[in-house]
Amino acid sequence: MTEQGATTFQHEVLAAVFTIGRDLHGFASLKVLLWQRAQWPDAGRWALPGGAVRLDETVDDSMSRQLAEKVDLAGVSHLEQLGVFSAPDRVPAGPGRPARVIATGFLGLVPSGVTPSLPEDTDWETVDRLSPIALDHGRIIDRAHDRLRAKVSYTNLAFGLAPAEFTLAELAGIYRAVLGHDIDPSNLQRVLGRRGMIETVGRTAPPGASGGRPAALYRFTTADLTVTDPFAAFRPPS
Amino acid sequence: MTEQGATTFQHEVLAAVFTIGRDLHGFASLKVLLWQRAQWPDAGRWALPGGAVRLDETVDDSMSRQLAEKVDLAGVSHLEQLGVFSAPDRVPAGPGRPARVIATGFLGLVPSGVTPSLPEDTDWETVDRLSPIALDHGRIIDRAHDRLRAKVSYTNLAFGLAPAEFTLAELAGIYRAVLGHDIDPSNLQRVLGRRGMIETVGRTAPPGASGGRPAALYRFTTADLTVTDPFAAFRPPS
DNA sequence: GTAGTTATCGACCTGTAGTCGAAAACTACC
DNA sequence: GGTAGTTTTCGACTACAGGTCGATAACTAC
Repeated sequence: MTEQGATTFQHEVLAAVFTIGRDLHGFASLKVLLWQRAQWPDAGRWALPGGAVRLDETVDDSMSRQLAEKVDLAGVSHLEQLGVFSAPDRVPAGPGRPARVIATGFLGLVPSGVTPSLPEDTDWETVDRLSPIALDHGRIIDRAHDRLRAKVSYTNLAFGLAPAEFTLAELAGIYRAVLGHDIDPSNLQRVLGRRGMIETVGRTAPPGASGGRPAALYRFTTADLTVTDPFAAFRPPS
Repeated sequence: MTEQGATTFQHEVLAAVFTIGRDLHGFASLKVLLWQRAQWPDAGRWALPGGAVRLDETVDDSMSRQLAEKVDLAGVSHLEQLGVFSAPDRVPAGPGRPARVIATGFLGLVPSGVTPSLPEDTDWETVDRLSPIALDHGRIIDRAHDRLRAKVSYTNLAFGLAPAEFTLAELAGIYRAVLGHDIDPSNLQRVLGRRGMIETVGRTAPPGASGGRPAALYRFTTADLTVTDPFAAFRPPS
């Protein structure tokens, strides 16, 4: 247990921030916030927002601070750590660059409809069809997408992607965009309703152009993103 | 996006390694690997094994390397990242110590029965009754325990705590030690059996001193810890 | 052989979720 | 106003996973 000399690392934070946008056909589609690198390495490629951690802040505080430079922070409804990415060669050494940078990856969510103004180099890109991603940021996006898929099905994390009020069809579209397969709105209502996650507002959405019965508006019951996981197996005896 | 001067941090890894031991009454009990600090700060308190990350290794490699100094690494059946602990004051600055140390916390598992020889200052301590823990290591233990409890109920992670062959009563004891409440061995068999997680060996354990039918021996089917999560809701349509 | 002990299996019940079709509530057109 | 078309909503039905409990099996000790 001899005290080492000061082997130190630069530490950066990187967030894969998702939101729900529209694809060419108007269907809900999962998007991720990216900016286009201007400098070496990987100039021209899409990269995740983030940056170096300062001396007086936690990695979580740092992530919030750096995201605020890209999007309105009030629009970010959820932010959680994903893991540490620390391959020695994940960022190539170069002039004015430290030899090693350790990164803490985050998963972020922005509700559908909250499309804040973005800087010039920044945009929402469709997750399904991403051009090559800078450095190891593609790995972080994949891990974030995996985490999102998993949690959406057993927590109320979809709250982070849904607008304040929504119809069941809209919510089913969000689930479809995240999970990659169709969701029956009828089943969604019963499942989330019984879990106590959603409740009706009492009003209906304006009817669509193609007619049809106007849809009731719903909201999520919990304002905060307290994760309520209803694992079935091995509960305490009653 | 101006390139900062080199703000760097020491980075350490810390593992909460659990195993199954026996309590005073012979019941299965969850233990965590700790060593007693000799120096400031928090001299005399129990602390998690770990240490500084070197320049040429990932945090995961570093964790494995540092654990090998405490226990036989072959005995560690599972090791996964928990999260980053980065409060600016989590490690007090002092003579010969950097002002800030960022830590990556890990959850580790050692199977019951594999009790390798330990260094003088190191021992397995009962998780339920821990004396005050050094620095923020108590937080890491709590987070690791939470993660373990959650994953044990919807994955095959108990494999990491169980011996190669076991009876259902033994396995139920492991689950009870982890979850903190009784588990019906009968139900455990049906649930894990249907999930394809366990299978019978074909032999029986030697009967106990107090008589009774000899118990069949089981093993986990998957040698590796591939996590198979059978979340029920929102599956793809068939 | 009989009592005591432990393990195993099956029956039964409950709760959750997928599927599907009927009814409700609207628009558009004649 | 009536009819066809569209979309939502609700309920019935089914399948399946898991908790509970009692009966039976397989042993030891006397």
